[in-house]
Amino acid sequence: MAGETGTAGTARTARAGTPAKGRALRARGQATLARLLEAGSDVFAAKGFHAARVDDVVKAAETSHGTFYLYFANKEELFQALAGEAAEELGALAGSLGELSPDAAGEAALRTWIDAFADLFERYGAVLQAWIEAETDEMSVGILGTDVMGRLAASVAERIETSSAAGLEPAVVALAIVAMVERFLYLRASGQHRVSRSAAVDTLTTVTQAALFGPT
Amino acid sequence: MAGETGTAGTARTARAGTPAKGRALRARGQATLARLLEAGSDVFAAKGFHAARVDDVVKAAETSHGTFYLYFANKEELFQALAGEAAEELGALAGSLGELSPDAAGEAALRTWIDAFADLFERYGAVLQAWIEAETDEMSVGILGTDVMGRLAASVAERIETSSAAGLEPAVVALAIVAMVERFLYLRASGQHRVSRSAAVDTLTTVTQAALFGPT
Amino acid sequence: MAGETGTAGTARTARAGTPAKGRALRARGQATLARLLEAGSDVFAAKGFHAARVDDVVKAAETSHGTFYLYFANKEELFQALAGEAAEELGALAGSLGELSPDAAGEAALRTWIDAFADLFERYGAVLQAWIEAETDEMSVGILGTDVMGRLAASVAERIETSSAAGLEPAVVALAIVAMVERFLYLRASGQHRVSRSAAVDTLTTVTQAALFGPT
Amino acid sequence: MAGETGTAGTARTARAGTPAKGRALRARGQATLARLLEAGSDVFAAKGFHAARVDDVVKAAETSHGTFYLYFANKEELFQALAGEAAEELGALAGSLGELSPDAAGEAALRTWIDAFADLFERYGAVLQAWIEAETDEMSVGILGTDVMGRLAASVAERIETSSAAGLEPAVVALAIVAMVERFLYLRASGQHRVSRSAAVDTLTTVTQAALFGPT
DNA sequence: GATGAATGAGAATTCATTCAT
DNA sequence: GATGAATGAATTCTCATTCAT
Repeated sequence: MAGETGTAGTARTARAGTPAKGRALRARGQATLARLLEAGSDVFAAKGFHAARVDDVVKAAETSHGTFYLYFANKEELFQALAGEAAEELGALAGSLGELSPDAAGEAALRTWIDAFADLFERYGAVLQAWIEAETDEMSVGILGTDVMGRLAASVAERIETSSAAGLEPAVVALAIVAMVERFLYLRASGQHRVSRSAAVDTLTTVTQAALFGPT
Repeated sequence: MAGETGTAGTARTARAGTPAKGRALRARGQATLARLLEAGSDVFAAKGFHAARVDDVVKAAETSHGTFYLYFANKEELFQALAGEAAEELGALAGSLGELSPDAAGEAALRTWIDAFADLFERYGAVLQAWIEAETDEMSVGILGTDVMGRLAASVAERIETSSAAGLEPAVVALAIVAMVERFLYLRASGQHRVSRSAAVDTLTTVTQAALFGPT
Repeated sequence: MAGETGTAGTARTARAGTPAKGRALRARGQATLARLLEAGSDVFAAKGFHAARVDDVVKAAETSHGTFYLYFANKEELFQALAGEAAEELGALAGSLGELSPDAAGEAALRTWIDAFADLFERYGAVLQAWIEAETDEMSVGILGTDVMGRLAASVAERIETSSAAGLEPAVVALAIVAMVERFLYLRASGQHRVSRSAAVDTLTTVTQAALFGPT
Repeated sequence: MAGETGTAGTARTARAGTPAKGRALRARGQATLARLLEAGSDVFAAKGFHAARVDDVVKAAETSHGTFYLYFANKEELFQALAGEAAEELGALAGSLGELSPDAAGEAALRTWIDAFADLFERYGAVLQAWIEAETDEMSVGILGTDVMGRLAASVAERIETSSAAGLEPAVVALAIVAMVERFLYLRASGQHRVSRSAAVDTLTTVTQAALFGPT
């Protein structure tokens, strides 16, 4: 996925990789690590966390098993490296929501945010999907916390505190909104429905705006 | 065990099990089958399809591996049996949505439907999650295959055909709504947020109504 | 080894095995477990702990890898089961030393004890060797404690408290004696010297007796 | 690092290293080789031959895998280099035992020898242990091969030929003595008991003297 | 002389499924 | 109808050794 969607120009920089023992990497190592991250992203996307085989990753990265374990202690660690990248971006996303309001400016701010969300999903959809899958069980997706959605929702909640509808808890409304956006984009990323990106953003924006302030 | 916890009073009847070879079951067999289904539901809920081990199921059902394969040809078949139950209920749910309208009657219909959804989620959320997860990869969950959310969305789409906002595709709007409801209920079911059931239903109803017809 | 040296009639009873999850074993399981313990003993004897392969054990026991892990979580656990047996016997040995004295009765008691020690080495030499090897590193030979020698030495120390030579600490003398006996028997068991069992027992007895009370 | 700890003042001279291909070494090379030998000694001491990883050695020596193989063809060769050092000293020790006799002069000679043994053990105990362990299996430690203890015992045997007690084989008695001394010193070196060096030497001397000639 | 990186054969472990009683 | 036991193919992981700079 990441490799195919130049949408945001983020050539995998490898900064997120945790080279097994914190050694500093030279050019060659950097490249290998980047290839592994790339491959991991692709494979997790295609098969999900559990079904993904280290062997798949290794083949996709055109390297050997031994090399894999030079960079990651195990499959989970590779996953966490990727999830870490995604978590960071998600954090940034949480902070980037502008002022919401019934007027065109408010709607534009909302659309921009949703667009960024869609962007993120295009780059990390792979990982996010797997993350959601992995979330189910014991696997401690670590510090990232179960609560990425929670943080996003909180940031949205702040923005609707004032504007909100009919005596509902802003926090709960925000959660509903975030749930909708996230799930909709997820279903799209996992190929469970085929809506064009622009239609997706349009719909989510309009529906959300309507939910908050009534239809325009 | 879901059946015993009274969450929704549906003692697992075992009617969905496909006893391998179509044997007719006596009381003892019925009970064993029911225990396996229960156990399966619990385990899939806790770990997801891939991470679930036959061994987990067997232990939870307090029976043996040998017995498991007396009732199901393989892990997937157990899953399908469960998904089958859920699918039926889902079908019923899809058909139960009343007339949507901006007035109180419409809102009441919506609320009833969302309430039923919440109900279903309390009983089958586990399986639904696993189902959605499973759809990621090759395992097409057999005949059930076609996307869970899609079917629900379609039924919603029918109801908003007339009412919908600003030149958006009803199908897409419906999908967004369904995504919101499902994900919100999931987050609740999985304990990732603590909103009372009534608050959840209230919020989802109000937000949806607003999304469709503007705030009341 | 154990299997070949019927010297003490201890057909492996399997009581020491820790069937992976503490399940009770039927006849067949008992037999398999016994075979695995037997095989483990042989293989550890022949190759030492580190060089021993689970595959070797499995082949020697004429069973499959899967089966091995049904009974033991890993190689180490098999080893510990065996070491446990040995530790028990070693404990018994510590308690069995009779009254030491310069006369024939004392020497007879000493000889009996050394003979029992040699016996033990013949049955558990395999494990004891591996144990000594394993002792080196991190592997927690667990509760058995590093201090088997210490316990043996203590029991000897008690017996020479009164009889001891020239102002030396009985505890230290005892340790020297135990060190001699153990190491001598170890070298014999590991094939590093070829002294007949009776010559070994004679020599150790005479030397010890002389060390304690002067030559007869 | 043993060389630096001053335990016995023998700064590792690197003369024992077999720089692969027989290259002549300049200062830098000498230093690296010395570090590798030190590290090897430490690691073999801590883990034994089998459990020792080249990686451990390389890390302890603060150098790289590549460098390791510049100096040694493989792990075994490093071990042999170390065993070679020990073997030389062992040879010297074997030759240094004076005349044994029941009188004070004989006891003094014995004490001197045991003291030298303790010395050697302080410097090479690690390697000796690993050597003895290694002899268990196929790896015949190359040319050194033939049993460590055996050689020492032989030299002791020579000295007691005349003096020995009650019709025992001098060779076997000698082996018992050597086994005692070695094992006792090992237990001390490995921290499994805390006897001061002088107490250790005193005890071993007295006990041995008594074993050979009766208590004084 | 040194080193970071790569390799791949070998060993350990898991788990769905089958078998014998 | 039930179950304890066995199986082995598939997977993960390790580590001595080689390579390229």
